[in-house]
Amino acid sequence: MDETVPQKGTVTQRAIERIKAMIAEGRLEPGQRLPTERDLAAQLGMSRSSMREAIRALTVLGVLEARHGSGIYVTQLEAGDLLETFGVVADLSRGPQLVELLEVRRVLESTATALAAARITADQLAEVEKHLAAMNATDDPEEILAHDLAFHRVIAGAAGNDTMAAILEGLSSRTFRARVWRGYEEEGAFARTRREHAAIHRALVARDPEAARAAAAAHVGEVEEWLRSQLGT
Amino acid sequence: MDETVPQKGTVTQRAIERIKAMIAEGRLEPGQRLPTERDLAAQLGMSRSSMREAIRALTVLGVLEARHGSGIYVTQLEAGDLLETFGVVADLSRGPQLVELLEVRRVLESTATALAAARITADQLAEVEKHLAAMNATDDPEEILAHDLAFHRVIAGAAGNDTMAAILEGLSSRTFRARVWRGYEEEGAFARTRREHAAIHRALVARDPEAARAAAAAHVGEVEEWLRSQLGT
DNA sequence: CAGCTGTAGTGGTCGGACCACATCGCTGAT
DNA sequence: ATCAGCGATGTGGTCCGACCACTACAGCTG
Repeated sequence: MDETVPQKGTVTQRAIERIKAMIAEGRLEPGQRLPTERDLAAQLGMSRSSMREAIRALTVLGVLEARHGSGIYVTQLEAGDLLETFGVVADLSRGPQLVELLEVRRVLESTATALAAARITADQLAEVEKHLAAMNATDDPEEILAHDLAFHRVIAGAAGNDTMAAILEGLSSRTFRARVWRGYEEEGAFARTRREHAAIHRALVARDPEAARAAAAAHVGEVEEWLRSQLGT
Repeated sequence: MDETVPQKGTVTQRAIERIKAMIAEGRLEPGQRLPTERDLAAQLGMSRSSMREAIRALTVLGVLEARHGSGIYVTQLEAGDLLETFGVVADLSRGPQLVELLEVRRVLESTATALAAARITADQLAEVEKHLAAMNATDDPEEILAHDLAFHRVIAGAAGNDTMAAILEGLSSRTFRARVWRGYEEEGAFARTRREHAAIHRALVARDPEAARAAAAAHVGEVEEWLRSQLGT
C-alpha cells in the first residue's frame, strides 16, 4: 500500500496549503517560531528549495516573517499584517478599476468617518487637528499629501475597526494617491480639498455621524468624479 | 566607480519590486509573456533560485501566472485575479477580528445590494430567484450554504463593481462561512435566514435601493451579532 | 491535408555548497 | 564575582548545476 498522498498541484503549493492549515487549525500560534527550513522540508518530504518558495510566498502574504539568522515566525495575524498586500491591488490597478477601487474607498471611508464621529477621543481629535493645520500651512504638494494621508489614517483608527482601517490604508497607498494627485492638484483642487477636510473636522467636533458620513463621502466622491472624467478623454 | 546599486533588502525582494515596477510602468502588459526564469535572473543579475522565489510570490499574489512548459505570463490584473488572496485573511482571522471582518462585509454587502436593486437585469434576477428557491427546497446544510453563497454572489455581480464583488467573494470564502455556519445553524437560524433572503429579494424586485440596503445590512448584522455574543462566552 | 512524432524549450524539483547574520556560551580581564 | 569581548553554532539567504515534467511546434508520415 502506498502512503504517498495523491499529488495535487505543485509541491510548493502543497507546502503553502499545509502551513496555512497548521495555522488555521491552531497548531501554530501567532508569534510562534516554526521549525527550520531544512526540518520543515524534511517533514513534508520535499527539497529545501521548494519549501523556501512556499515560505517566501507566505512571507509576502504577511502570514510568516523570516528573521535572518534567527528563524521563521508566524506573524500576529492582525489586520495590518495580512492586509499589507492590499496595496499591491491599488498599485497595479488602472483605468476603470481605479474608479471601482475609489468607490469602495468612498463606502468604507464614509462609514469609518461616521464611526469616528461617535467614538473619537480628545487626543485623537487633537492629532487630526494637527495634521489639518499642517496641511493648511504649506504649499508643498508632498507635505500636503503626507498630512492628508495621516489625517484620514487617524480618523480611520478612531473608528475602532482595525480591519477597516487596514483596508483603507491599502486603498490610500502612497503610489496610488501620488498617481491621482499629480493631475488633480493642477486644477486648483487644493482649496476644495481644504474645505472638505474642514467639513469633516467640523462633523467630528460636533460628534455628528451623519454629517461626518456625508462629508467623507463627498470628499472621496470628488476625486472619484474627477478620475471618471479623466477616463472619458 | 562601483556600478552596483545599493543593496536594499534581500535579492528576492528586489526582484519582486522590479517586476511590479515593470508592470506598473506599463512595460509589461496584462496577458503578456515574460522572459524565461533563466533570462530574467540573468537580466537582474541574480540566481535562478532567487528569481523563482520572486515569481512564486507574485504568482500567489495573483499578479503572475506560471504555465508549466510554456512560460510566465502577467495576469489580466482584474479584481478577481488580485483579490483572490483576500480569502487568506478570512481564513486566518479569529475572534474579534472575524467580527471586524463581518462589519466590513455588512457595509459593502449592503451597498452592493442597494446598487443591485437599481441595476439588476431580468436575467440576473431570475438567477437570484433560482438560488433562493433551491435554498428553500432542501435541508442539507452544505447545499443551503452553496446556494446562499451563490445568491449573494449574483447580487454582488449585479451591482456593477467587480472590485467590490471580488472583495465580498473573499469575505464570504468557503472556510469562513463554514466555520461560522457550524454553530449558527443549530439555533434555528435557517428560518430566519430564509426570511431575510426573501426580504432582500423583495427589495430587488421592487427596485428599492434603500429597502435592499436595509435588508442586506440586517442580514449580515444578524450573523455579526450572533458571532459577537459567542465571543462573550 | 490530417495526424503523429520527435525535439527543443520551458517551468518544477532536487541536492549541495557557501555566505551573512543572530544568538549564546565561553573566556579572560577587571 | 562581574561583565565586556569573542568565537562557535545554527539559522535564513544566495548561488550553482543537474535532472524531471510538460508544452509547443516543426517536420515527417500516411
